[in-house]
Parts: sequence; C-alpha cells; structure tokens
Amino acid sequence: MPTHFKGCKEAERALSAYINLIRASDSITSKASAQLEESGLTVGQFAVLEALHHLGPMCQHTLAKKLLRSGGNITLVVDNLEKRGWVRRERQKDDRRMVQIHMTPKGARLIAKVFPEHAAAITKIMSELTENEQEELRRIAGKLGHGAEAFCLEHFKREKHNDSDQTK
Amino acid sequence: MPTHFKGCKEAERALSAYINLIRASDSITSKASAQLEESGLTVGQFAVLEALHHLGPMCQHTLAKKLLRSGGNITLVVDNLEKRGWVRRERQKDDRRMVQIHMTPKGARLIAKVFPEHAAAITKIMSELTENEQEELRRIAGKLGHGAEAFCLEHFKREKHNDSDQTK
DNA sequence: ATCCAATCGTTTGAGTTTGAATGATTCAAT
DNA sequence: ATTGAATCATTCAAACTCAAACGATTGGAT
Repeated sequence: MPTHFKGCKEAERALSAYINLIRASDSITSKASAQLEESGLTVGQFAVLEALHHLGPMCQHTLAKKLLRSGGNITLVVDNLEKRGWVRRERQKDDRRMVQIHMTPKGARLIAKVFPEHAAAITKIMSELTENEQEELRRIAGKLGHGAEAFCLEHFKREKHNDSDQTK
Repeated sequence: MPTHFKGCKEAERALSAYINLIRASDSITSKASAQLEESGLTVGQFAVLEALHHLGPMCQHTLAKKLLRSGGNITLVVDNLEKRGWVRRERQKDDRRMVQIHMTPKGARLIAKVFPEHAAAITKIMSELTENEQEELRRIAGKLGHGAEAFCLEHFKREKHNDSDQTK
C-alpha cells in the first residue's frame, strides 16, 4: 500500500456511516434488552415468542430461518421457553422429523403483555428522530440489510390493520 | 383524530425503522467478522488492537470504556492477544492498580496490514449506498447512538488527514 | 424393497459477553 | 499511621452464539 490511500474520502464517509450505524444499533439493543429483562425474557426468547404470536405455530427450522439464528440456538432457546412453560413441543404426525412449537396460554398472556410494552419502548427511543428521519433510516438501512430475510416484528403492521381477529 | 390506539402510525414507522436498522447492523457485522476471521482476529480483538494502534498504549479500564465492553471481557481479550504475542501487559509504576497494554511490533505489523483491508471491506459494503445516503445514515444514526461514547474507528478520520485540521 | 441423499432436531465444543465476587492498590480523612 | 472508600484487574458462573458432528426420519432412485 502506498502512502496515499486510494479511496480516502470515500472510505472516510463509509466508515463514519458504519460506525454510527453499529453504535446506534448497539445502543438501542442494550436499551431494549434491559427493558425485556424486566419481564424475565431475553432478546432471543422474545423473538421466538413474538414470531409464534404473530405467525402461529411453526417448526424450529422455520423459526431458525425467520430469526436468522442457527438451529442449535433455536433448540436452546425453545428449551428455556419450555422450561418456563411458555411453549410446548409437538412432534408433527405427517413428518416426524419436525417439531411444531406452540405457545401455551401462559406464554400467550406474557407476549400479549410484553409486546406492546416493547413496541412502545422502541417507539419512544425512535422518537428522537423526526418522521422523515425515521422514513429515511428505514429506507437506507433497508438497502444494506437486504440479505436478511425476515424479522418477525415486521408483521406488527399487518396485525394492527386487521384488528378483529385474535382467535388462535 | 379519535385514536383509541394512540400512536399506531407512529409505532409502525418507528418499528419499521428499528427493524431495518438492526437487520443492517447484523448483516454488516457478520460480513465484517467473516473478513476479520481470515486474519485470525475476532471482532473484539480487532477493536482492541485498533484502539491501541490509533490511540497508543492505555490501561484496560480505559479500553473497556472506549470499546463499551465490560472489564472482564477486556481481560479475556487481552489474555488472548497476549498469548498470540500481539500485545504485552506492563504494570504502571506510579499506580500499580493499572496495567498498560502495549502493542508488540508483531501486533503493530498485523494491525497495519489488517486495518486497511478491513476499512476497504467496509467501504465496499457501504458503497451499496449513494454518497448522500451514507451522509444521511451517518447523521441519523448518530442521533440515535449519542449514548455511546467512543468507538475507536472514529479516530480513523483524524489520522487520515491530520495535516489539515485538528479539532482534538 | 433397498439404498442414498436430504432434512430436521439435538448435542457438543469453543468462543464471546456480562455481572458479581475477590484481591490488590491508591487516595483522602482522620 | 490507620482506617475506609474508591479504583482497577482478575476470576468465576451463567447465558448466548455458532459450527460441526450425530441420530432419526423422509423421499426418491434403483
């Protein structure tokens, strides 16, 4: 490498954006996890319960893909959720390789309470930004994260729109 | 506007932005760590070496504050860096509670090689965004991450053009 | 029917991270 | 000088994460 760096200005701009992106993400994550901790939930546990809450029962493999976690990780998280009586495993009859994860009534009550709290906390944190800034952040960050398939909070919108059905 | 669900639209906007932010951060972090892995460095190890590279020797407590990590974590990371001969510990004479962490020549050579590679990788990833988008991302994410004190990559800028401006 | 590859969940080992407890050292106030 | 509070590094237990190896199950090809 010679003394002058080929993309000095470009690198400067990219790294500044990168640093602030990571920092913002860390900051919000730590606030959010502190808030979840009060309910006795870890971030991973919340993600699983929320996916089940909004999308219904599903097998662990689907869960792993949706939450972008390894299969082994899902096994552990579901283990812990099962220990606390928030979900139960149910072997599928037609394909015994799969295990459907169902929320228990207790788990459903928990997530029904915690999710709005969590959403409100996120909303409050994001309210440091103007509406336009939030829109821009969504758009720009969306371009960077296209590799990631689905994060379940995404389905929050749909739930809010068809408000009449909560029957599971 | 009679909204019995206060802030529905607002929450929707906030959560969408939040989800994309986290997703983008995860995506970039996984790419970056994969790239660092080729040099045998973890993200935490890179962060420590980089801090020492740009800011000079410092004690572990300072390192922990700068990198937003726990003291125990820094001890472990420094342990591992020391095992591989990249840093050395040096008890401070004037205050024997503190241990200054110095980079070895071997560590200096490593970070001098790896840092430009890493910066280039980040720059490439961020080049999915236009210049304006990068600027906007930096500005908006900066508003959200103000709680976080200092991430050492930040000092990259100053190092790169310390001939023109020093507002330090 | 039998074999083979793919899929799914679990287990294991290694790494990272935190928080609490511990021990050493320093500094300030007697 | 002695005590007591504060600071710093280390250690430990716990949790989370991944990748790889493994066993069970399924479906397709022969």
